[in-house]
Amino acid sequence: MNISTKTEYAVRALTELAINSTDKPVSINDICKNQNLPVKYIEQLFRKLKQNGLVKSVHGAKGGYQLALKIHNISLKDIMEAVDENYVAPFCNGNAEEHVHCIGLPCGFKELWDEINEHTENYFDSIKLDQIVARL
Amino acid sequence: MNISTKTEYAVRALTELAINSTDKPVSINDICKNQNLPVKYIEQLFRKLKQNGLVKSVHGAKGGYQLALKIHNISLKDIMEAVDENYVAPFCNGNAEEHVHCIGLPCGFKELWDEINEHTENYFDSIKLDQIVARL
DNA sequence: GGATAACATATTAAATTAGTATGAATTGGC
DNA sequence: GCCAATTCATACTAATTTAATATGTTATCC
Repeated sequence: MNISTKTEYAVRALTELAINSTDKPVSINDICKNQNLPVKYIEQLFRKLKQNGLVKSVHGAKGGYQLALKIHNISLKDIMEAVDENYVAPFCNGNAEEHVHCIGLPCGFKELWDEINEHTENYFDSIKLDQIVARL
Repeated sequence: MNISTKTEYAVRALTELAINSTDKPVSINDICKNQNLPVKYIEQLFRKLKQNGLVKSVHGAKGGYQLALKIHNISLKDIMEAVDENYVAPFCNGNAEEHVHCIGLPCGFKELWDEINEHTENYFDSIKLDQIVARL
């Protein structure tokens, strides 16, 4: 149970966008200089962030990225889901055929995993980018 | 961010101990038969659980494992910490020398990671084995 | 047209995961 | 005392994941 490097990097990088929230896009290069992050790796993360609608991009020279949403509408959960796909693990959906160790039906642990998933999702969704930025 | 197979297995296995909570120890073999788990892997997990004081063991024939604590005194956090060492990730302790990407001191993100760690620790510590068993 | 920067895909080295293999030490029952 | 059952201990392994790097293409500004 831990927060991945991907999530950490994405938070750091998006924070840069939030801080430089003028109308001009910020390039990956600038982001990585400020946060000391590997450029090519961050490029990959930003493509995922874009696919998930968290950022928008401007091509070509003087191009770069901008937040696609207001900073109070981007949660840590959003970021984790974007870069880290399936960030919580509901091992068992109650269906023995899809989970080797569940011999009987229904699986008695499903309720537990579901509850954990719901709790952690809600928690990470409650942490918004503006709060993160505010505490820097 | 997910719950590991180790934790899942440990929960399932400890649940078996909790259910068969007579004075007789339960063997790894029986546990694994009931929960359909890999014997040798569970052996390893139980050694860790023992090192962490969650279970006690009886050597030799008719031996096996028993819970070392009352089931309301064993939390999901205890289990995770035992089998999954460092189950939360405080990437940055505020010290740049120990975290490559923190250029400046103090690291502005430390507070965030600390808060997440504390929250998730408290949450998993609030889930006790008796509650898990009760809902099976 | 050249520099800048996003976009895309392939590769890679190291670490982690989820086991398996082998064997030693300990105990209960016959 | 021996045998089976069982914990205990360590080493190995195959597959996956992680955290990148490498190479190149496409789009845009000046």
